[in-house]
Amino acid sequence: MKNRLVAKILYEVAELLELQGVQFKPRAYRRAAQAVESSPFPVEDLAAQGRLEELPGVGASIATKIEEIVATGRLGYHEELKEALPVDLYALTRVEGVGPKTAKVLYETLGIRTLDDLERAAREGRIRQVPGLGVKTEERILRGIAEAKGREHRELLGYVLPLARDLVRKLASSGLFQRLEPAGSLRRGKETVGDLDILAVSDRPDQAVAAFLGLSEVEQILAQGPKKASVRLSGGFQVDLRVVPREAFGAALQYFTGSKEHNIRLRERAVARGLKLSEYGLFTEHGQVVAQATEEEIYEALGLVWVPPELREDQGEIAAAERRALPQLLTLQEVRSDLHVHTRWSDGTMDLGSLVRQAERRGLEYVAATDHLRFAQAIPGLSLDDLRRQVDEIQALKEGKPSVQVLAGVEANIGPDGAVDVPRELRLRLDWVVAGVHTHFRQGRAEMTRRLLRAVEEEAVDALAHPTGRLLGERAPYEADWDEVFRLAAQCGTALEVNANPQRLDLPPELIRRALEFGVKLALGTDAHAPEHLDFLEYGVIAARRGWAEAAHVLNTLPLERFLPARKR
DNA sequence: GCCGTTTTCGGCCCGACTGTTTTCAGTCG
Repeated sequence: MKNRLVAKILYEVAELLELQGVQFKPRAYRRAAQAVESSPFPVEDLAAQGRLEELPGVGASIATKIEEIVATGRLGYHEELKEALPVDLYALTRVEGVGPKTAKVLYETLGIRTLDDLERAAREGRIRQVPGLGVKTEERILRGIAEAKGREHRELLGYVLPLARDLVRKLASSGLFQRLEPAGSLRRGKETVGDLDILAVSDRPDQAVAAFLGLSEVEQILAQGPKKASVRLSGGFQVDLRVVPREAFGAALQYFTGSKEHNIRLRERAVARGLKLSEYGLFTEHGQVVAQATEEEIYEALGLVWVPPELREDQGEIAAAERRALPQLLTLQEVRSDLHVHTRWSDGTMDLGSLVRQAERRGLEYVAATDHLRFAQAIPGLSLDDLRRQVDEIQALKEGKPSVQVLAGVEANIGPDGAVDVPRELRLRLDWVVAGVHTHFRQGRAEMTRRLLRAVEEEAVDALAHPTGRLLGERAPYEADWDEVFRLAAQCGTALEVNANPQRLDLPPELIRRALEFGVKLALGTDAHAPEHLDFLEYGVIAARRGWAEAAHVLNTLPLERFLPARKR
């Protein structure tokens, strides 16, 4: 997968062009870079298939350049541009406060080419001597470097969402707020969140900000003013509170929810209609308010239906909103079961009785016990005999007409060659079989694809568990030809799991959307190992929503009597 | 360089903050 490399070079071309004062091209290159970066498909595949121009913002010229990078790892045009400014612009401009113009001045006056050069110059007090820069800038650069080094520090949705709810609850209890709403990437349901933006309306802004700064979780106050305060919590996570005018709350919520790309499209749309959109509202060119109180009004005034935050990524949602063809996104209430749960029979903490109670408490109608076999010495798991005994126990449980039905299931392991470790005769006795890759992650793309295809095709393998194997912040997804996997899965009726564990969220949303295009069915499961993990279902729903999923795409929105015949067999 | 309910040519997103300035460029979100 060369997407990162291509994106990096295109970004740098954008910066270099910007430096030369070239108009508009930087934006074009940046947009193309973003498209490449966020595409789930390897650029080398798109190049081989002649489909590069399907990426938004990529035209004939940039497509040719991408092909060159894919083929040679370099771009002649990029290198020509670099001769004028032979510095590591990509790294330098990632430092907060350093943009292309500053980087150029630093190179011309101090010969700074790399991040190390920059750090040395800042430490030695040479930056303050550059005309136009000063002591403050030098300090900011030093802080920025420290920051850049420890960056990529994003927290999991599963950490930030409960945190945000807790903070909002505490602030609300002060009685100082009329409204409190988390915005930003959290509201969009991104799998990881860099910082938290909370929007507020208060008729006593000073006291409201003071209440925020006084929260017990606050470790350090980074900035404070009448409208905005920033803090770092113990644990290092940054939270901003913005007090916004009541009458413009909708405009502020829209603006601060983003994404940046989605908002740019909206503002372009406003301009096309002779209007102007900002965080204060939608205005005529004479400054008259067209819409500002609610998001719905703003979208409507732009000829769109309201777009759910999870879709606001500039991935076609605006065109769909214009045609009034947005999906009816899945909701948590529509999900009737959890299709991936571990019990004491393997490495979980729940016995079947407590699993039933936990599921009932959450309003589920059925739940699948999917323990795994003892495939690795280190991990507790079932023997085949254990599994047969568990099936018997679940059968006995079913006869007692429990409030929540338990499905006899298993999480089978997919071996390096694609063979599944639970024999076919036993799988056929089970209600629900998920199969996943747990070892040999580093196979090449072709081998991994063959392996997954074989498992997908197996009889009585109902779903592919955590299909890409990614662990957010720890392990990249393994590579496979997902189009091939989805095509076969749709054909065989094998579902793809949306594993709701916040560290996995796998399938990832981009691939969920792709899978749905092939007609693949989804199966939500939490991979719970303890009672509280059943709450993860909400994260799976959010991921599915980001993948444009509707209830009809998800097997476990069906009542049990319709779910059973909807399985592969 | 890209793209199309304003267009195959002529457009291309907005506001605030910061630091270093005597009036604004650069950067950020």
